[in-house]
Amino acid sequence: MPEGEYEVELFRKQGFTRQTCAKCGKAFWSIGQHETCGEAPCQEYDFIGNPPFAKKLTYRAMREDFLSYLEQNGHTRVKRYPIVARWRDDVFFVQASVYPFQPWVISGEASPPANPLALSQPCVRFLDVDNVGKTGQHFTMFEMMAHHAFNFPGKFLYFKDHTVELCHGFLTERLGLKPEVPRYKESWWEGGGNSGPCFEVVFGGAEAATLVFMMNRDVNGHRVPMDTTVVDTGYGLERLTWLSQGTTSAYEAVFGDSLAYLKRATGAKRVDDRVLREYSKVAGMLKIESLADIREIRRQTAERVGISVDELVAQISPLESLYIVCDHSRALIFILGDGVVPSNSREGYFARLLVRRGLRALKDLNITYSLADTVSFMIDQMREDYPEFFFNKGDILKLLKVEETRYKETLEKGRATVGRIADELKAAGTGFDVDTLIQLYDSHGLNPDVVREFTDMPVDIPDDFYARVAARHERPTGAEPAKKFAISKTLPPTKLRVYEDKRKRVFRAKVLAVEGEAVVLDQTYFYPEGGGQEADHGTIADREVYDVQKVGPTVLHFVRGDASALVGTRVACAIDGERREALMRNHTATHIVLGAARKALGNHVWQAGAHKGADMARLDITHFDALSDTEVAKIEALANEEVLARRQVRAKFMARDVAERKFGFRLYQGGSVPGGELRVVEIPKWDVEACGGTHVSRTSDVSLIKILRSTRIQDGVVRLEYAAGKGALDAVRKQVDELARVAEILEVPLDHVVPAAERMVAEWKEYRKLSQRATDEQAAAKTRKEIETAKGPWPILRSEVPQGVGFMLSMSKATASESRAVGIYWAPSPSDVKLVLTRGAQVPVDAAELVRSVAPEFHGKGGGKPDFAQASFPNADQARAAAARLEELVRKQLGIESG
RNA sequence: GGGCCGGUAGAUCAGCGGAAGAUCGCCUGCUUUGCAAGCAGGAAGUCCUGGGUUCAAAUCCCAGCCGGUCCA
Repeated sequence: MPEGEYEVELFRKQGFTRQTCAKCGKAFWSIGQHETCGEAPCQEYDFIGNPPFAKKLTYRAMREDFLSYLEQNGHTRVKRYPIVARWRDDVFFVQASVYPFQPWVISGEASPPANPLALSQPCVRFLDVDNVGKTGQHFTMFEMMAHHAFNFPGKFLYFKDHTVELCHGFLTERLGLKPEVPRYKESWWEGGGNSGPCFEVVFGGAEAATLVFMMNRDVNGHRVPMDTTVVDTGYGLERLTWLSQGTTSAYEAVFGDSLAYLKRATGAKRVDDRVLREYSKVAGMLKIESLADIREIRRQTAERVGISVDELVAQISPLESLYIVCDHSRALIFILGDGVVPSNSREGYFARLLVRRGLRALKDLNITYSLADTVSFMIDQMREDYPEFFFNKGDILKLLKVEETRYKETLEKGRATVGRIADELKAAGTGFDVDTLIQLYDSHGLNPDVVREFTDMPVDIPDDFYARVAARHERPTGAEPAKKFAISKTLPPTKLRVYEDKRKRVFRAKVLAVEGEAVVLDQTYFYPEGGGQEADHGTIADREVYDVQKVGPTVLHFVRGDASALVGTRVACAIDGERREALMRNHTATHIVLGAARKALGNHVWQAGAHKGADMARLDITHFDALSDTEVAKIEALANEEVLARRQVRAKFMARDVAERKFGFRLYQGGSVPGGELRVVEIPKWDVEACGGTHVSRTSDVSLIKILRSTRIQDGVVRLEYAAGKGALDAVRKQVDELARVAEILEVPLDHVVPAAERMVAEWKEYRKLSQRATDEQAAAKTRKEIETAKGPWPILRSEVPQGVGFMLSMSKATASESRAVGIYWAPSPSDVKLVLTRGAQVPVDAAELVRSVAPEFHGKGGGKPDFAQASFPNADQARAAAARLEELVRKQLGIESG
């Protein structure tokens, strides 16, 4: 980069000089003269106990100071965006203040809500989750304050010069930082396919802000200038608050009240500030990537303070747990409050992770508060800034409590599992090896620390434990799924007129191209599959249309047979009206059901997927448990009330920013929607969604919604299947018919089906039991009698058992219970004839060996245990002969003459 | 979305090719004037479902359903 790239107006005007860090050699600008760039590890934190600002500000005051300063300087204050990035499908969470504007605003397709704008955007990052609480400065959730300017072509606002001026002004005029203190480090930023120069704003040893000037776009590895350049700043609210207060750690500055609340319950001993101060300083100097790094911080801190590492750990570890509880609780408020249901997949997993880590930290503190208590306290504290969480507190706490209970159950099961495994290992004379620990963690969610708690056996945990777990998951990635349609040439675009007139069923159009079975028209009223709604069917020039797909700007109508003759002609097109109306009813029903589910279950209900067919539709919603019959019934009842209320269903196109402002982010139910314009489908006071589907005009047009089934398709997601209109009637009809058939089979009137079925199953079980008992008793009696009549020291019984295999097995059991008896029985089975050779405990004969050797002579096969062997033969003659042969051999082995 | 683990008595689980077991709980009796007590006896199972392999499947294979867990 040329040097001039970074020389902004302010630097020239106020006499900044470009200097070079004596340690890292990086270039920076400052009014004052500095030896280093001012950032760790080139310089240690020097603000702890010695804040560089003229005033101490609370977290709230710092945010307000920043936003009001920018408001006074021509920026519009903008409400925060949700922390869950539902308008994007490439990330789960917002990780920086610019995320809300990617990609649609930055690409120039959508307008920003204001320009320039200022906001304080809640963000969450999980990369450093292991360091939270341990380094004095890492958070999973934080607020990134920012001012953004979007310089659209022909509408330039400001770029480098004014950005630096604003930053410097805020720091010096508002916060009272001495002008010679901050250093503006030259740097380069890249991310999300964009890049540009940036300044890192450094003082006190820490980086407080980053000023990015987004100006390039990556196109096939080449850097090309963007049409819209973007000022992307980021001021760490937590960091600035910490700098302003100069406390021993960022947590003390940010979580003051919550920490006090928790400390009351712990009675934790006060830790020497000097220890904490040095700890934060050392931590600030090091790059922390593994457990070993944490150990290094502790070693160095202990050395500085002059105490042993053990002593240090004993002092600070309760505090670390407190910090973790605070951080994770706050992150959970945002994640759960913005509608993430904890689960084992996708974004839900991060919520689960935080709950479990938070609970573990709480457990280490040994206090009676639950995570829900802490969260509840914090929500109250945050009420002024985040009233939405206060009003949604019940739902947030419910999610938390469910998750807490789940974890307790997992742990209880884990305790038993560890106990069992420990017993086995003890018996085998070995200890917990790494493979066992990995297995316990990976499959049962028990990390090695927990295992150690559950057993008194030694548990060695290698430093790279989690890396080894990760290695277990490494697999070659599968092939990309094949594209649905291979288009050999670029096809002409189609004018899609579905939205202009949803009643249109017959129209004429010109055939522009035909490729295989796909017909391209100049215009169409056919609805192409999309938004979970199936495509319209119908005819084009009397050829059956069985599918319609949109590929880019082109709509492909798939017809049966060769349509190539149609190219260039005008054709008559007709849409299957009945199917279309069924699809419209089911689609509107989907919106109604979603609203009903949210009402019945809570605000955490979001659409996780949907499919609308002609006969039925299904909707996947986020929820923490399977639905009870009562809950399903409630959703169905609410949905049908809405149907009966004859509410209007409005659909209109709106600018993205206007729609977001008017309806909020509930719009994005079906996932991300591309482009700057959204089609918004609204059922007033019930449901609003960005949706491209076809809908009926009034809720009453769906006529009836019947929920057919609900299944929990994965942790945190419930699938509802239902039908509307005629489909609902058909479904109900089918159920009634089936019930009638059941009644017929049971030979009872329709209203007696339930008790009759109950009685029949109960009786069947009873009969089965009685019959088994009777068989056993009869067989035993018969066997006893035969043994009595049999002569000799080794009574040998040999007989065909016409009663069948079951009876034969009962006899065998009875025979084997006589210690000197031998039984040879055969009985017919449906496919062949089974034979059993069994004996009492004292008979010195190997039944299995005998059967194995004899059976093949008679076209049979078999085997078994020494005291019980089975075989089967093609027919009774073979079995009889085999039995005779077996008796002969048994007599021989027992030394008895053949009788 | 992917990996791993699992589904057997009311609960927790063992068995892992030769007709189904343990512990707790439950019932009955005895013992003991009582509390998560002792002894004896008993009831309780479509071994998740469906296919396959095998003379023989709870057990092995395949598919599905259900649950748990780790990772993205």
